[in-house]
Amino acid sequence: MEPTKRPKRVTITDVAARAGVSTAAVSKVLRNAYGVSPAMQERVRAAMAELDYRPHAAARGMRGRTYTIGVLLDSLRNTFFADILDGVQQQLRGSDYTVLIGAAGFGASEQARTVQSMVDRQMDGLILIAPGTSRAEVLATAETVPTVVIGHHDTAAVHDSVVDADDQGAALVVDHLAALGHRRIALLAAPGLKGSQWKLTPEAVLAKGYTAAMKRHGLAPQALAAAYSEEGGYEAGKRLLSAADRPTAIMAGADVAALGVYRAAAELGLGIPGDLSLVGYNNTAVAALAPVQLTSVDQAGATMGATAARMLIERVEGRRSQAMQTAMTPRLVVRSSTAAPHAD
Amino acid sequence: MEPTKRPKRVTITDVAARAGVSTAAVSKVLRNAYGVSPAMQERVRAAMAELDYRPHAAARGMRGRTYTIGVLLDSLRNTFFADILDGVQQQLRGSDYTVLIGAAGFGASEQARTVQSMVDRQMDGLILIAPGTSRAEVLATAETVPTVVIGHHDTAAVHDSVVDADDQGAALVVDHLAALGHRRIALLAAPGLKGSQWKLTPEAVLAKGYTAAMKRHGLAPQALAAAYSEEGGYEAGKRLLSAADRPTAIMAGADVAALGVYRAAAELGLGIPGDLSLVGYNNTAVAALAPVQLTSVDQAGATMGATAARMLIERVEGRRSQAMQTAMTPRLVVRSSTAAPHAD
DNA sequence: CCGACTTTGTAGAACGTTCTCCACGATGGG
DNA sequence: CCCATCGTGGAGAACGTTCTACAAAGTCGG
Repeated sequence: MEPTKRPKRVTITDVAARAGVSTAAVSKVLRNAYGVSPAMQERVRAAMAELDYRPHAAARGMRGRTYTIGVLLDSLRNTFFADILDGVQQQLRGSDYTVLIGAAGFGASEQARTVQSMVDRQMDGLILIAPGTSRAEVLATAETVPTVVIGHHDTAAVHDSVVDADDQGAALVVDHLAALGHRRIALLAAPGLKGSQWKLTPEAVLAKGYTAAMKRHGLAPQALAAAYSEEGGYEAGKRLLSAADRPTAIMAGADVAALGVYRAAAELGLGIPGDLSLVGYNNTAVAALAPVQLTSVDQAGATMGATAARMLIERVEGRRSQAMQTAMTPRLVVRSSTAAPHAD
Repeated sequence: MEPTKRPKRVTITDVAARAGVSTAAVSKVLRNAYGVSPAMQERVRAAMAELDYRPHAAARGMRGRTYTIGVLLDSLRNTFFADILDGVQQQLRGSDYTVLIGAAGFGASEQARTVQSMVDRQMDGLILIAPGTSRAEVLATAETVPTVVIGHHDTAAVHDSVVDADDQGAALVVDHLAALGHRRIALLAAPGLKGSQWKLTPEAVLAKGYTAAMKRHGLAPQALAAAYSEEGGYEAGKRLLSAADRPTAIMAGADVAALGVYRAAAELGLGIPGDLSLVGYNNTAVAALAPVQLTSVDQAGATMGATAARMLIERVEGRRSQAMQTAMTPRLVVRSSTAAPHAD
């Protein structure tokens, strides 16, 4: 009749028939629930193996879990997220959970739509990496699904958080540059998310730490907004470096932005580190590349990811109900993009 | 407040009640199926808006589609995939489909598990980027779910393909280097996937094109296997450059591997492009960075992604049943990592 | 006006799980 | 022995959709 389009799936019913038990029994084995004798256990497992049975996650989602963890991020281009994700995957390896990633772009509404998609797909837990969605929306989501927020320092009773001590990171950089003899040290940080209600975004905390450290050294802070992209760094760098008394050192809140500054400096004929010391943030793989050699701040992305995953699973499996925050200590990685400034 | 944990969802039943119609009617409106009067259409839409209704994708999956497209890739670290994904997202913007990404790592079995996860989650279509899974498994999957394979040149009646003309890409590079006067031009390409049954992986086609071009120029080909990672490029580069008559130019099958070669050259005191010309592949964002300036081959990743998405949706929505292949023409982007070799 | 269509809307059966009850037999204390 | 308890397994109702039938109400040509 029909050209047999799609081969039909093996279902729990098939397994039950094969093992000569009820579907309820198979379900119990599947979830290793209480009330199953070892004998039946084994028979069912054998039947599942013979038929190459795999539970239909979509169907599971109708009643219980889908064994899916969603990770929201803005862009795949920031390889720091790859570090985080490695940690997540590693932590979840061997478990039954699958990680699916939504790359939503930088728009708040697109991110919100992506998060909703994940909720609609009945994901068991969400990891939101520095979400641009409004705080209210994140809180509403967290009310529905276990959620871990990475990046933002704002805490909430309803979701867990994993952050890096960005203020300490900024201090490390300022101390390093000040020790080299720099006095005009500028900061490029992402512009705030307007109206998003997040008070303590990574960039805000970074800026706070930077300002405090500068004051501690008796130096005048100079901060400029720059999108965390090559282009953003380039534009801000161009402005800073064309000014009358240009800084002798620039720290950027992301490696990729620092590399934009690099291009601006190159165009203006400024050598690095001769005429300008440059520091990035995140210590992504690019920073370590032979031709790049960018001094940066390591955030142990993999550890952050692993921690987030562990915390999330605790929540998903109901082993913890209190919210929790984890902070990582950053570490300065000095490479050859920083040096003492010219003698004035 | 009540201590009730999870607020219940708005379902199709709620909408039906609000609009004073049957759930079947609401479903029809949702799928804009045949047999709905404009009046009812409007009433239902109003009710959906009032209640802020969103269809439950997991439930949809039980019967029909989930409006989800899965993208399989090995690692987020290769930013070429970000280009592809941008294209996919852009093509699907405004549609009802959500894109979810599985980063499965390089292992064949892990990739297979990830693909199965996607099938189990009842995704409507899959885009597999240079899958390491065996060909047989991919064919089996494509039998069940509409699938587009990106990268591998092997065609099949059961899935669509989007490829880059890698042989042409290799020729572009060899021609460029030969024109500069190079005669010892080595190729670093990924090792084949053993036992995977793919005959025409991107790297195999690249190697073929390279060999043909070298012969055309009367030059002796010299190919070496190298994983497409910084480390892989470094190791292969070290070996090549320490040998007696080291090549004066190296082309790598991926930018990231070329950057590994860069490190090897730096360690051996070889300048680029003075002592060694270096060419990458994919023209990822790193290649264009100010301190990098790597000559590379552009593959129009975004276009590949957009094309793959368009082809996939045609299949998903049943507008096409014949398999289809699309090939892109690569373009050489010359930067400052290539120059004439030293006069011998 | 009458039958034959067409259009619009509904009832209700899937889909593949989970999970709450419930039944049944075996055990054991009194 | 009787009755409560326990351990094991099964029946069957959800879960939120889709979609096939089918009923009811027009519409229209003759």
